[in-house]
Amino acid sequence: MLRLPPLNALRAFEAAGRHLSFKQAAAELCVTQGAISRHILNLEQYLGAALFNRSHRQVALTVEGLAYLQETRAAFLGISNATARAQSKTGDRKLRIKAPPTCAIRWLVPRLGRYHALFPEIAVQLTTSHDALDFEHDDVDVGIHYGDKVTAGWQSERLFDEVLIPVCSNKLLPRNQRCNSPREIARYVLLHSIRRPSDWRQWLDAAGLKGSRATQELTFENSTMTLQGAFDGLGIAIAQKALVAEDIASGRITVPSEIEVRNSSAYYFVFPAAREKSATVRTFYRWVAEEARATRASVDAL
Amino acid sequence: MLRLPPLNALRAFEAAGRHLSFKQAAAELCVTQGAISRHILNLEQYLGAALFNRSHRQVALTVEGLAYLQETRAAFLGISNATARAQSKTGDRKLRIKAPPTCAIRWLVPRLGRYHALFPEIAVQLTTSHDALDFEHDDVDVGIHYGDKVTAGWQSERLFDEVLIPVCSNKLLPRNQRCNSPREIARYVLLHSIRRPSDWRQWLDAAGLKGSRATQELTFENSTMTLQGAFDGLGIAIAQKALVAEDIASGRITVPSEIEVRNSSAYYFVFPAAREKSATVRTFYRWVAEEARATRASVDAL
DNA sequence: GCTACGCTTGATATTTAATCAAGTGAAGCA
DNA sequence: TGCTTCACTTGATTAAATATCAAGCGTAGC
Repeated sequence: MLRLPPLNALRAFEAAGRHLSFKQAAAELCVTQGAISRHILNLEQYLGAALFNRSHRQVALTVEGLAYLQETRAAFLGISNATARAQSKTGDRKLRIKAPPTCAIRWLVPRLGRYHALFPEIAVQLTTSHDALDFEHDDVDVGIHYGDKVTAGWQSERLFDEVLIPVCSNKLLPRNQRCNSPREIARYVLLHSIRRPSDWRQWLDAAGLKGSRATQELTFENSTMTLQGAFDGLGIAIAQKALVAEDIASGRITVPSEIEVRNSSAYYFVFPAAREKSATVRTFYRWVAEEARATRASVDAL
Repeated sequence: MLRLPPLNALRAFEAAGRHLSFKQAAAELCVTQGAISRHILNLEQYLGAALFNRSHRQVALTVEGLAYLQETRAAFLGISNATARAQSKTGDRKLRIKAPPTCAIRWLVPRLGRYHALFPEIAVQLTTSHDALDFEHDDVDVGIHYGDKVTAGWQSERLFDEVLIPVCSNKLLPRNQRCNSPREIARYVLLHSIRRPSDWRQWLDAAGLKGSRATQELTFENSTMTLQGAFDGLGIAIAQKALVAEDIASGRITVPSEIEVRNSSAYYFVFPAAREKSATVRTFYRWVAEEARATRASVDAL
């Protein structure tokens, strides 16, 4: 029978010792710095020995603290490796993602490289489909769901709201130049997607052009192709702001009007609540939530 | 930054894997077996891999479980050793105990050998004194307190109540032979301790001999000497049942009357609440509580 | 002298873990 | 065949451990 110290306190100590800062350790472990302070106090009381010398605005390891840290880290490293091996054997070191095509291509794929760099041991498999997610039958771990509500029994994280804006190539309209009125926009070729036939209608309605029709229209198989058409200068497409935020920011594409339409739909990262505890799912969850936060920030900055 | 599994679940797994029984692991960790079951389920979900094969009334490690257990144990062993070293350096690997003399000599000392065998790395230092405990000034870690209440700010565990019974040598009265009446007892030489002048009075009162005086009396410096006098056949002493339970059970000493006096005093194991988290104190606490439980059981069995 | 910034700490809230008790299923026995 | 027993599971609840919030503290640096 082993006698072990409080293990969560030990993990806090390991992080604090590595950073030599309670604050940074707290950030790493996603808690407040007070929590770290308490953990370490607790461990010190357990040991009956000081681990840190506290001085103004910084902490330093004591001699005992340093020795303890090194031994502790070795042990945690062993646990970490063992855990990785146990997962990779029969465990879930692969992550199957299902997402709507446009969201996948324009948002997820450009970011997945970063994810893979962070977690190279996890094999990602991405499927795109417009069909509703069904974890019972789909053989999929997590998904991106588009809509205004989420099925009960799913864990979900709202990634970004649907905000429709018109976009077009710089060839069509010089960068940063706005059309004077929505009516002017309607005189261009309007690019549609079969999948989303009402987007332009929604935008035109919101722009005060209820019932009006575009002069010329061009319809594509899907939103990706529609956007590509806009990039190529064929006309003005209606796009989801979050999915073109970077193209706008970098100037690759122009927004000819400031009118935006926000509706109740949004993209959600979802997975079955039963898989909540899976390390792979949790890791991806945290990563995707952070990426979405960054995207929302850049959308807001436009 | 290390990614670690739920560490408390891991500890439960280590114990369960070692015992190959959730029930025994639960006993070792002082929790119910349901708690172990949940911990292991949690860990399995985290890993996405089964660690145990559950079959009827027994669990067996899976291949992955066995590998994981071995690596995990190595890491825990490292932590355990590191912790022991950290404690022994500047830490509290010594335990200073203060206890009333009779309790120390007759109860604690005979058991301390067992404690030392269990925890050889802890240096025990025992002081005996009738004075009230004072952790502020005494330079003592834990103590045994005699009385009917405990100072605020102390953590305490009641060891055993004070129950006064007469005892004498087999020479004086053959084993298991009772006196017919308390009055008969009062005709023997009654052995007193200066420290506890009212013990006999209490007992005689309770025996219905209010106001009566003993024929002959002998007074000793302290209870230990008084008891020794009884062992030697000098007369009948009044003793605390818990402190002579083993002598009675083994027949070394005789109880000449069934009349017992129970008062509100008791022996308490105490220590400053602030030291609650010290590993050394906690370990001793658990040990002493268990020993007292055994003593109470043997007292009750008399 | 003032501000800023990490750590500490008391009160409180939240989350996690434990308990309790009922349920399950198979071995062992009548 | 049917009953009992025993170890594990599981849903509901309780208890304990952790985290948060916000105020406090102390000094380096302005």
